Amino acid sequence: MSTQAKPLLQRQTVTAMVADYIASKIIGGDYPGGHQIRQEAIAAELGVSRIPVREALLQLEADGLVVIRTHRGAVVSDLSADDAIDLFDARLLLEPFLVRKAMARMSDEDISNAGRALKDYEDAIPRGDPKELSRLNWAFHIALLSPAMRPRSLAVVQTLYNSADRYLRLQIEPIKAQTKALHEHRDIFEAYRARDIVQTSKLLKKHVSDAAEEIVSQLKASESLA
Amino acid sequence: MSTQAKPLLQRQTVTAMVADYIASKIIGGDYPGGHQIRQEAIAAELGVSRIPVREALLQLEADGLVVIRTHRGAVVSDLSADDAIDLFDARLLLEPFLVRKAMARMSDEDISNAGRALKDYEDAIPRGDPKELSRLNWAFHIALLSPAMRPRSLAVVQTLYNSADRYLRLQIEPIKAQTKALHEHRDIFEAYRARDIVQTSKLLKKHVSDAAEEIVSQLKASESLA
DNA sequence: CCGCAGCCAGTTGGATGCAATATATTGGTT
DNA sequence: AACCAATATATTGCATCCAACTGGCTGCGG
Repeated sequence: MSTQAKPLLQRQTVTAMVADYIASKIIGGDYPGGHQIRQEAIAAELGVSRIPVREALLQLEADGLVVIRTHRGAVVSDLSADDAIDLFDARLLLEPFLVRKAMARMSDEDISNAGRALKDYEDAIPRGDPKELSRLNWAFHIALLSPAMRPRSLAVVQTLYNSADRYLRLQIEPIKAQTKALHEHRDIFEAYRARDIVQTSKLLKKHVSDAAEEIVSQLKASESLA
Repeated sequence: MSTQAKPLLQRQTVTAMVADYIASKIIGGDYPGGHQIRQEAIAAELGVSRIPVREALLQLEADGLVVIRTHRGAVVSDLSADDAIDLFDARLLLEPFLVRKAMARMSDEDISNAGRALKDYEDAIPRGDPKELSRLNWAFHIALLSPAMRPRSLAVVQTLYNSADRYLRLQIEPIKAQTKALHEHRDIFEAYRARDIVQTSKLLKKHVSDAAEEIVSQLKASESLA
């Protein structure tokens, strides 16, 4: 039972699998910021050679999850409060812009897609799995922005999100934050469905801005005791 | 990313050298959009193995210069007019924002750095080397934005620039465009030195916007005869 | 003449082994 | 004890080799 476990429809490359594996470890908090990633260790852990591990790390570096220095290996990137401000300011420019572009050309199907994403998020809250919630939370954002048909900008926003999101999981009162996010999401979707561009843009901006403040204050707190 | 060839005393990795090599080929137009990049060919050409070539291609994919599809290899990414609009709209949001942040905290040294970058660009115009001009043109932009101390956003802007810049070299009247860019640069620097934030932001926006229009109209023209 | 199964060449994906570099350790000197 | 040099070890970087996949070609059958 070495290979061929699920030969049907599971046609992924090893590099991609390793990338997903490491990414989930980082995003899930198993590898904290500053953690040294040993190629050999990961390779042995997954029963593969170091080559796909190296290539996976290169992809993760592009996503901002790790930093690679020559002959010194990969380290899980650590976010300073300044970095967080940097990332979120960029998102605050791009996301409202994209949602406006999206709403200018969205179809009824796009709206129902967003509604479904919102519902998936709602339904997942009682289950309380932080990884799942984070994923669905972001899926809602993507659903809002996708109709803009701006793949490049969307990829940038995705990268910005990936670089900061995992720090939200360190929150003191995650359940409270999730329900707050849910209410904000509902309001945003309400305006979105009503095709009220100005209101949607404004609410989305505030939503992102709130998340920014939360992360930044957290990071500042943890930095002050270092 | 754009380190020049300094074969002496240069102790960088083979992967980085290969990445620079391929990037310059793409940016210089030697590999046009859609061109298939054969790992073996590059490897033989540079006398290295395919491993550093593959790793270089992964980095270039992150920069948006190539697209890699599983088991099909790397292709030089081709820009549609829509893609160009996408990329430039994002730059139009980020660059004015960054220049404002930069001016809010820049020192006199930062101003003189920008002045030097502008002068380097001016001095290079008579030599007429398009690659050199493009590099110095962008160096001026970077000099303007660097004082913002926003490394993440700046990296994003850099990527956006890399993805579209090479199409500027296809212009019909490149010399004319370069002198136009020079005058715009001078005006921008004038406002920058005077610490007139509103004016600098406005001029920079127009500068980027003009470049966008030029590229987009070019691309649309070449698309219409396809 | 067209369509499809199955082989064939070319290319990429991955494993193993060796070389180069950074970090840790040891031993000597002040 | 503190500091520095030389060595030892661990880790990354790269080359070579093998396996897996893609796309085209051939030939049989409809």
